[in-house]
Amino acid sequence: MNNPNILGPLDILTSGQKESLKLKHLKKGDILYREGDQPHGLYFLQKGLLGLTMLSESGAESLVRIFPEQSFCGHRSLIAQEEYHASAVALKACEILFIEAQAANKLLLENNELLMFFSRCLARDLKIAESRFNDMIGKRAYQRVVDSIVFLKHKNSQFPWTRREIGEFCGVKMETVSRILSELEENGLIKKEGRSIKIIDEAKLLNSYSS
Amino acid sequence: MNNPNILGPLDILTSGQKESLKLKHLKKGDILYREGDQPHGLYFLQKGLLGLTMLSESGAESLVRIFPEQSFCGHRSLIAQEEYHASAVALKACEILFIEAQAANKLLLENNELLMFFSRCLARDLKIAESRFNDMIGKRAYQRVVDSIVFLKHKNSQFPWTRREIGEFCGVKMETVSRILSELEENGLIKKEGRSIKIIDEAKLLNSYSS
DNA sequence: CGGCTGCTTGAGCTCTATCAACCCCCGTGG
DNA sequence: CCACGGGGGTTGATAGAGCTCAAGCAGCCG
Repeated sequence: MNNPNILGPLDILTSGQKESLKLKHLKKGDILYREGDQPHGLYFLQKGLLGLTMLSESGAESLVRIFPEQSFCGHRSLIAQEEYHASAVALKACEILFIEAQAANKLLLENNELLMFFSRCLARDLKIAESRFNDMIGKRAYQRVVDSIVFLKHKNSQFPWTRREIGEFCGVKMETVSRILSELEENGLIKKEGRSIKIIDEAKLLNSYSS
Repeated sequence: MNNPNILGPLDILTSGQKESLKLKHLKKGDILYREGDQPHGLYFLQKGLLGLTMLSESGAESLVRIFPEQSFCGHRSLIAQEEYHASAVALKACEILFIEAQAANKLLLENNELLMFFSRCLARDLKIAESRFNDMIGKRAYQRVVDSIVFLKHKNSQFPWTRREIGEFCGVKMETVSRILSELEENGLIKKEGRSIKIIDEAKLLNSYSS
């Protein structure tokens, strides 16, 4: 859930006209919406994992936000009345509930509690985004990679995050992520098991950067 | 105004109990609120210029958001019910209207139109923050500096932005900003007048990066 | 088992930070 | 009005973090 303070925003949304609700299935790699599209409506991720990706001029892809299971998606564009500024991609197979834009807007305008729920999501995501920007300036690749593997593990502890995804999330090239992971393993802070990463001691890992 | 779509959010806020309204004056460099503080309430900047700054672990300061004249400030923390994640500093003398937290919250909960106004601000700022993060990954210092001088000029065309501020805004050290500005002047894209920067041709400037 | 995609590691290079010295505005006080 | 002090700005030299290019390896799926 995006926010535990308010119970049942999904209930409020789904209690309306059932004809405006649709169930969607995505395979890994499928695109839910594309950067530049007009907002479709509101999505609720029941099962799976979504990533919000942006392409930069130089062709580098970045992973700007992660949507874990049981969270909403697509609300920023809907509320801002702007086109999507990034694309939503299924990082694994997804099961998604869809509420069409007009119906969603109607509910947001009618139900203040519901709107407050989404406002709070936006406000918290804004803090995260600005903090991540600040980290890009103030932290070296080592610390950003460490922070990211912990953060991403918390978003979905089972998901086998790739080096590329970790890099796209914290602004570091895949090769550099790989080097840093090797260094972390040498120092006994993580364990590579096949391609996946096991964190030995989270607190120790987070405080491991010396220089 | 943060958003032109809805007329008079300030009117709605100020039409209530007058005793919850206060006028504040800040000198250049004064701090309106500090990173870590609990939200005070809602601020409206009538005159002046505010910057939202964050300190990183390494001691580097970054300028994460700019509040131009006639915009609101402090709403993110209030709505998120979180402490301030950054400090608001007066970049020049300011005249600020203050609405105490409890009164502001009451109005937000009662007036859906008002809440929608702030939601929209948050949604748009989230786009900006995430785009800026993406730019940190995909763009070189040259392009970020160019984008920033244009962006900052649009926020306040009269304000004499310093090299340091430009750097803190786009994640580049002051000396590097200075070097890039010299290069831009050599190529006839800007003109330095005393310490201030005059943009000769904005479109040409924005498209000047070759490599 | 073969192939593909993801991962690893090396060598070299480039961008930008860092350190340092100096200069130039601009506001202040005599 | 001028002198002066200090903060902002400029420019150079140097170093190093992380990118790029490249080659080879290892999981994992069909």
